[in-house]
Amino acid sequence: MEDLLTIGEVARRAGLAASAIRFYESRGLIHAERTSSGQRRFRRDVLRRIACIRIAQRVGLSLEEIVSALAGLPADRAPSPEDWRRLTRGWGARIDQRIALLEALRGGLTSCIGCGCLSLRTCALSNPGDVAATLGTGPQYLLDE
Amino acid sequence: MEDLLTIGEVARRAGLAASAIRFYESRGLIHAERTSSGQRRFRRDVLRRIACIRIAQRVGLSLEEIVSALAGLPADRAPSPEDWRRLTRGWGARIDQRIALLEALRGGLTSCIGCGCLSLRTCALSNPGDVAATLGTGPQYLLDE
DNA sequence: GTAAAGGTTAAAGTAATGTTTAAGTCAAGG
DNA sequence: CCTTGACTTAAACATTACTTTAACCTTTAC
Repeated sequence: MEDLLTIGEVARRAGLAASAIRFYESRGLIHAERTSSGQRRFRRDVLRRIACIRIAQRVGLSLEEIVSALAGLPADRAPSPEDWRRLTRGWGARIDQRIALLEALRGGLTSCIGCGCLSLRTCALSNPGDVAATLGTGPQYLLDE
Repeated sequence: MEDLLTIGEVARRAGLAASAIRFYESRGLIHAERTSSGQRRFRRDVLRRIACIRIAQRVGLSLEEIVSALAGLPADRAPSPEDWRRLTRGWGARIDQRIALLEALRGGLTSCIGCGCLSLRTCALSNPGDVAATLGTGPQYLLDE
């Protein structure tokens, strides 16, 4: 057994389908060498890279964004801890941002639940004539990103 | 001007494209009456319904789930505050859940960032031989939902 | 009464993230 | 040798949430 992993091994160890691994390779997220007969062989550090990809997805990055992020890693050598660290720098802030958005949503929901109005700029209970129409942009305040 | 809105008015007031309004109608999320010539006319409370749909999306519900949720609203009369309130009950918990997931992710990230290991079951720095392989399920602990 | 703005439909297209299928190749065990 | 399991590819399909297109009809303003 070489130091290189087959796609099946990678799939099992990463908890993904082999098709996903191929897909990631096709999108440039991971790299594979080939045997003389054309089979993929992955270096061990691909596992960490995949773990990293899955986490990045949960952070909210698209695969395309992840490609760019991973571009900062060295292609030739296995990434060092510092490489990984640099990569994930900023992800915390991104998570915090998403949490903040959800908390704002939650707050709006809670404050509106008392009257059942759900997000109209001015509570509809106190705004039966739909005055918001004259305000321009409509019932959006809880919807803005 | 009737008490009913055209699709253009609804679109402008809801901040959506007319195509989205049509799409929502086709999926049973909203209802429209028709003029004798076949044009859609919407009751005013469709605006609140749409606001509600957009919020539900941000809560993380799929349109299909939203259809079921909205099924609890009366079809004949404009929903009462209590109707809306009943509808959104449970959404807060759902948001809290998502926040909790993100916070767990954030925590894992922070605790792992010190060594740059990123989610390997046992930090790879202290696990150079990839011992996790022998543990069965692979580098998943930060990835579980 | 005519032009512009706005409405109608069905069907196809888009984007993201993969999975499935079909048809075939390769390596190991009996 | 031959079967079995794992691998290969390109292309099609799946899902969600819409948008775009094409061809056509209605309403509104002048």
